[in-house]
Amino acid sequence: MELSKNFEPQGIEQKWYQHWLKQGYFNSKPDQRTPYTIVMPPPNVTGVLHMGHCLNNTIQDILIRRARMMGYNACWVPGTDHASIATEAKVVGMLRERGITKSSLSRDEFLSYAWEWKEKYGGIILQQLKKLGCSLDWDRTTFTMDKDYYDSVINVFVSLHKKGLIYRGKRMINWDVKALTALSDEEVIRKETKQKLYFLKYAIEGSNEPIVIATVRPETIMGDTAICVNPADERYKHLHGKFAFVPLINRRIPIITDEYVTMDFGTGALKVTPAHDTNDYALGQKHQLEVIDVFNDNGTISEAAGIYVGQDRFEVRKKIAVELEEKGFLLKTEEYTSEVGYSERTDVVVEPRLSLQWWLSMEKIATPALKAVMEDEIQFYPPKFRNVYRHWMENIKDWCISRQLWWGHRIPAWYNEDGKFVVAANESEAINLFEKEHGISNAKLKQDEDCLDTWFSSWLWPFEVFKGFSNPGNADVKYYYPTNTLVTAPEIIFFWVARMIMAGMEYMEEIPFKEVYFTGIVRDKQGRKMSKSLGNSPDLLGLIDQYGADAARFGIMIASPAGNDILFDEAALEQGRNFNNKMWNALKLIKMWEQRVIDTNDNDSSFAVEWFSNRLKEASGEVNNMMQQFRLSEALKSIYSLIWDDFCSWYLEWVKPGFEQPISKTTYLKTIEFFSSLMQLLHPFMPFVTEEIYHQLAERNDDICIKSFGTDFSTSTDALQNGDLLKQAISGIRDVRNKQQIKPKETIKLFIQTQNNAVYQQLQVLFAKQINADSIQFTQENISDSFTVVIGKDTFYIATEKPVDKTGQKESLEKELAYFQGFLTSVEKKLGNERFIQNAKPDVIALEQKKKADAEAKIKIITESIQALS
RNA sequence: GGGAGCAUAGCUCAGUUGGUUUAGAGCAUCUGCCUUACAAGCAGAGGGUCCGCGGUUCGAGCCCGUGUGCUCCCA
Repeated sequence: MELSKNFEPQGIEQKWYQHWLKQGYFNSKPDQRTPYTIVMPPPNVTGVLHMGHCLNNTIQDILIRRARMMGYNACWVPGTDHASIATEAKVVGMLRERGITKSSLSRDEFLSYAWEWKEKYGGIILQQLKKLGCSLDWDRTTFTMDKDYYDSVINVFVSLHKKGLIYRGKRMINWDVKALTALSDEEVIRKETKQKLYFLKYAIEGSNEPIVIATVRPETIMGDTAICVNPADERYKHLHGKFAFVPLINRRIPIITDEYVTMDFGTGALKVTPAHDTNDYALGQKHQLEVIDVFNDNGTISEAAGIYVGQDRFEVRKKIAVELEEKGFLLKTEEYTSEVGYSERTDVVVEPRLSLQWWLSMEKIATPALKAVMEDEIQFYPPKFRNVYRHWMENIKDWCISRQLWWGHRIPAWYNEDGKFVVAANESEAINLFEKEHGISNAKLKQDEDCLDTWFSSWLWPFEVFKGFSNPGNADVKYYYPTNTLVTAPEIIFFWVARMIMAGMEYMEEIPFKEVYFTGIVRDKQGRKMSKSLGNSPDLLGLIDQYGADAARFGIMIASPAGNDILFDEAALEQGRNFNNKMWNALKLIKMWEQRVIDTNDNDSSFAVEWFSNRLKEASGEVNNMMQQFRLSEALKSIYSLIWDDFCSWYLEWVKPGFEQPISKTTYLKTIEFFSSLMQLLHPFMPFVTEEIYHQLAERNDDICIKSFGTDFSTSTDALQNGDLLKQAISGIRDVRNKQQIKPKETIKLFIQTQNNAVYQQLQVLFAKQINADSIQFTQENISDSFTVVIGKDTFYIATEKPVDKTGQKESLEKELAYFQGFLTSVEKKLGNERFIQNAKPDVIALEQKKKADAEAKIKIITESIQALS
């Protein structure tokens, strides 16, 4: 069959992915082999594939494919997350488009819409991962709201409650006034925001002199229950114990003192609003202040405020400022920039709010999880994230786990009409428990309306995908848990990574994974985060169509060291596509030889075969080391250069027969073997093109996808050194040809002056071909009227028909001479330093002496060449 | 305000207990080639005050201090 001009990925990708699935290569069952397990960070069920997923999943696929080829029982588990807030928001939006409001629906009606939506759009992302070539065990696909998984989440809640770690409490939480739910601290994004600082005058009881406070939130003054100053502040000492009046509503509030107040911020006097600020709340508790909540759920002003009731908080901020000014309470305003919290999901300003929520006490379960990372039971790559992790774990706060949503795991708390409650997995258990705990039989109970935080289900992921909680001790969880490597973004180190470690230690009594590889964030060429609003996220599936999945994988991997952000540039995909073509063309070249193989000895190529065989083993060993250290990007670069430079540019050119000339069987078979090994080495990174070439190279009964790697990395130093020498000599002579503008077709005569005849003799034919020499001779003399080039300790004289341009020759040799003289000086300076001789290690001194000898020899040779020229 | 990290070629990055050269790679640039696998290619070349200053050391891109600029996390 005629091969196409360039590699055409589309049909080929489809073909091989189907073949791999059909062969069941990605399916894993426990057996006698060692397992290598990765659980995929479950994307949002309604998500679509973006660059972050592409990076993340390409890395996982590389690791899992490589493990599979190293003889492990590789298992990569896919799945999706129900993503309560994000999905509920999408469903609410979809309903709104159809003219239905959430509030007009019952819980069950809403949930049936949500499930309908999930069935229709859920899991699109998993189909997209197939395009990328991900070798996932699809039979194990899990959803965080599958029946067993759902029950496990509920049972974990019940169990933690029994252990006394889950409690209900009124606390300051982050309130999302749009989604109408509490948020955990991690779901709040802080952004620098330009605001105004308002200086307000509060009248003081029995005085004409007002006290001035500074605030960015004048709309909360109706909730003020004190003014606080620093006890050491001389300006306010006369006011201690006095009272002030809140402007507009004229409420009488005490002036208290606390060291918490910073004297040099604003006026040094702080209005205290316990209902609407976390720090004020703490201050209020300490000084037993009244708490007046002046906001409704949706961010409008409540009855308790007395004025502006029902109007939006930001509208009121503008209006009240005007009113305050008109009535003489506003002294001045200043520009002020500070960080304001926004909801991760709805992007509205988060309102600190006092609310009755469910909490998980973290301190006890965090301790073993911290230890596991600090004692390197779990390794982080790159290790800098250990510090981040430790800092968070040592200052951990209780986790607010309830969300005012319907889509998710419903909190298994049951209340009677008096507000008494029990926590139980289902209603009948709850009724029994109610009798036991509250002495009320056959109680009429109502279940809590709220759901659990999404992360309260995904923290069970590494074991519950193997049903480690719902079916404890089953064969799968015993075999696959703990998993090996978690690949994820540093952004969710607290949300997810830390909590999985806690859940693993608590319920499996074992770490959930041995290593965590943190990827970077994919940014655009200018370093900006990819976002919908900037419109700078490329269409990944479009790119795959255009360049092929292998090229996309190459492009995203070639410049992405662990933990560093990657700047995405489409040019990298072009490079990947070009690489495909390069390999494809090498294949075409070799296929051309197929009809010309003859059974003879070919001494001319044996040098090349020997060299490349060693080079391949050397590079495989290097790649092996880099992979062990998760240096994936560097490993890919090494393989790229091994294939493009060493194999294509050097090896193939060395063994390539002349036009329509035959090739020896040994060389031909060796070349196929080398190419196959290269494809194998590259396969985890670029699975499709490598499988295709592997099968094009020869009739096969196997697939590269599951072919075991060789483990022999031993090399012959001589073969490698001779290869390098030859490469340098060829490059050096080509350089002279280039500079002297000797036409490619023009032949030269080469004279070699060397102590090392034997090496050059064995590769004479090959050498001559590479530099287009019609003769190679050995000499002990200078050859006049020739161009000279010095490689190592050998001198090459290049004779042509052309007159020799001695000045250019001389100049370049003198430049080289100057370099080595400078170098020699620096080495001699070092060796002449007594303290160096005294202090340096003997092998360092020996090395310096060798450098000196080498430089001197080189200088001698170059000097002779220069003399020969004049 | 507290903490972590980064600064090396035009760009993106390597540089592994301080000594393997007067610092490397890919991309980009420049020069010459339509050479019988590949012009999406081949053969070459140029390009750096390793952010500034100070220190430790026989020796610093690497260690310490300090300044500048940037990024991230937490309050």
